Amino acid sequence: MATTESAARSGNLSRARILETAAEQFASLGYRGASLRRIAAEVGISQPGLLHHFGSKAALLNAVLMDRDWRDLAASSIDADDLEKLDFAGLLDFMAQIVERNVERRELVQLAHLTAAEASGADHPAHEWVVGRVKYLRGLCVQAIRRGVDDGALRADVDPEVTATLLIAASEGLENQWLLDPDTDMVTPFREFTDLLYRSVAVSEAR
Amino acid sequence: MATTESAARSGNLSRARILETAAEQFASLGYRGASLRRIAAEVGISQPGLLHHFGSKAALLNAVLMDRDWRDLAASSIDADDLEKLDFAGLLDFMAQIVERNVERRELVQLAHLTAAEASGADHPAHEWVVGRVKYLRGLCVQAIRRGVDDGALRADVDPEVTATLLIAASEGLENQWLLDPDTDMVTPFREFTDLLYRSVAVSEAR
DNA sequence: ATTATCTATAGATCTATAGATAATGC
DNA sequence: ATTATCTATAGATCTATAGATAATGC
Repeated sequence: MATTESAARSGNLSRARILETAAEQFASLGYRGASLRRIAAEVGISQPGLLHHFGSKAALLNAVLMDRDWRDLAASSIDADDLEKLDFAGLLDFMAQIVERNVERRELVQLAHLTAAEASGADHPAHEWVVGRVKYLRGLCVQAIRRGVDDGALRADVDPEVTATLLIAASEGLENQWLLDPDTDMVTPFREFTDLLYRSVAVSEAR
Repeated sequence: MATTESAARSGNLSRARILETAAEQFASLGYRGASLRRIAAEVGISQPGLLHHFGSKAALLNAVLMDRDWRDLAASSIDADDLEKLDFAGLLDFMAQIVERNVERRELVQLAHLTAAEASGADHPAHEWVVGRVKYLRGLCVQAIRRGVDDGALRADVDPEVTATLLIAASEGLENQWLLDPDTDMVTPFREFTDLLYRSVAVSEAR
């Protein structure tokens, strides 16, 4: 990008402010409920001015989602390569970390859940994102569990697919309830769950 | 309702067709994304014709939700009074029944989840419905678990709130994944979960 | 030449209301 | 009198495009 200096700077500033405001609006109203006009107004530019930076409403949503992914990754204490190599206890810790971190990230969680609910149909602009996201997480879980079974660290009759589905379900279902009632404690139940799961699935004694 | 005969009949027919079509539209597009015009067109009446039966879009959504609740209750094999008296094993069976039945009710589940995600803010017309629904379910769970603890059927260190939250989380989280990928098996993981939970929480041997 | 803006506007929508028309049953 | 409809329409929106203007840096 061989762009000019302060025009570019101003552009990046606008982009950042647009992404922030759009994230808020998409999180609370959804893709279909949010309006480019309102977002632009809140940022303080005209609506065509907004579209200069992001070519369409769909492109803006995808930019917001990618921006949030990026931040999410940056906030994680484990880097992406190591995620592929977690053992079962490490996976449970990783998931618990996400849940704990999400307590401070209501908007992000609301955005993810509302987008997921909205985008289950193939026509929604974030369908790919939503499906790809859960597939990735599921892959991580299945891999780690399968490795555990092969290792002999986990019981031989454990079904990696079933256990992965359940693990993801617990974390997302807790978020569901917490989104509806911010007083819901999701950390304690999740810890309870991972302990339960670990005890029932690991071959030897407590970790 | 001292209404006239066949005008009423035709009215009820329209009402039923509107509720059906509206349920489809709200389920796939959400409250904000759905349009009265489109719903009316699909039913084959004019949009003001639709508003003659339901005074506003918000009223229509609430009518749809109540209609679905009604059908849901009618499909349950347990009646409402008995729900208040379930023991822990009965509660787990009841929840499992819901999950199993929901496999055949994609639209209903999608409607509930999208509405819940959309209506977490207090301004949404279905906010009350969504909050009331989860509170009711939560109440049932907490009650049954607390009774078990008091009975001595469940371990004394079981926290009814935490366990209830987790139980609801598992069922809703499984639905989340199944909505995104209809091939996801939610029944097996849920059974796995209830078994797990039962073993860890009950005082004596297997049920 | 590039970038960030703006105004104006096309072309579709939306919801809700006003007011008319037809049919039925008291 | 009641009910179910309709047409017409007010009054707001929406997204996206066309085309102008200003500023900066090659």
